[in-house]
Amino acid sequence: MKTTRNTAAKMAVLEVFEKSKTALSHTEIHKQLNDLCDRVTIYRILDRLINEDVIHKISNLDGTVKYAKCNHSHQRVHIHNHAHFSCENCHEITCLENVKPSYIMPHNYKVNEINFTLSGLCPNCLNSNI
Amino acid sequence: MKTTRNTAAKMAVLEVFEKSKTALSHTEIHKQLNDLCDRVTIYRILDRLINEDVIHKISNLDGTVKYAKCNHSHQRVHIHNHAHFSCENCHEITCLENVKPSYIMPHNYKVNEINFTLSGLCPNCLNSNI
DNA sequence: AATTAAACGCAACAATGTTGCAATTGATAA
DNA sequence: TTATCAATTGCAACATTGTTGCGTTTAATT
Ligand SMILES: [Mn+2]
Ligand SMILES: [Mn+2]
Ligand SMILES: [Zn+2]
Ligand SMILES: [Zn+2]
Repeated sequence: MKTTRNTAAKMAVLEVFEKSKTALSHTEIHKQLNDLCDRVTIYRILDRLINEDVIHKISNLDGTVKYAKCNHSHQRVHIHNHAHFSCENCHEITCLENVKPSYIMPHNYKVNEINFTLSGLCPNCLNSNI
Repeated sequence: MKTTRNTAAKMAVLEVFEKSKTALSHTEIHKQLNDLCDRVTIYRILDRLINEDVIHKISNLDGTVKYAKCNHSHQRVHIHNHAHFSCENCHEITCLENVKPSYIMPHNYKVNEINFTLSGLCPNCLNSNI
């Protein structure tokens, strides 16, 4: 039984997530932490937070990877079955907690995880009418 | 109006796609071509084929990127709204042309593209019961 | 305060993708 | 068929992202 520690770096990363309304990439987190810790440490913290079900990973069509806080009430086992929206203009990625895809799978597959990402224009960029 | 050319390398890449039942990564394609062309060339061919709507790109949760042939009857504009399945065991990625998610979006978003990837165990790996 | 496994920093590495530029080549028209 | 020329390629160089090994530091428990 591995115990997990609340280190300074981990707390700082969590605070960055708290402050952010959108999902964050490793690089964005690193910049915000302003050399509080090594970039390798951030990768390791993100891994741990994912295992602890505190954040989830979002993989985007353009290849970028971001992370966002889970805001279910900390149930242990859960699937992140909500959609994510990736704006092609401002490149912000937001969780759409209320958008959940329904679909019918062939019966001979076992689904463990789903990744549903939509891209296009977010409300902000849609208004400012490029 | 840019014209597009059917070069030897492009034809070879297309043939690799024809032969494959599953989606392919850049690296897998490069290996199958056996140094017929430079790896940069393959990236550029893939870009062109995507623009021509001949193949589509699949971005997986684990960060890997694969490509698969489009098998709609070459309509010009279309959305790849079918699901993709990524096996956690054999790492094969297949298009599930018949699985299309239905979902309800808030009205203030403009959706241009969707990426719906499921992961778990494919029929093969589910049977051989690891 | 001593203990000790978890976490860290650092350096080195691997994988993936991009860019600039000179050389080559497919498609078209003469 | 041959000349033309933009599309395509190869190559080298670079950027970004993520991983690994290992010696050192540190959070949490006794
Ligand atoms: Mn989310
Ligand atoms: Mn597909
Ligand atoms: Zn936007
Ligand atoms: Zn499988």
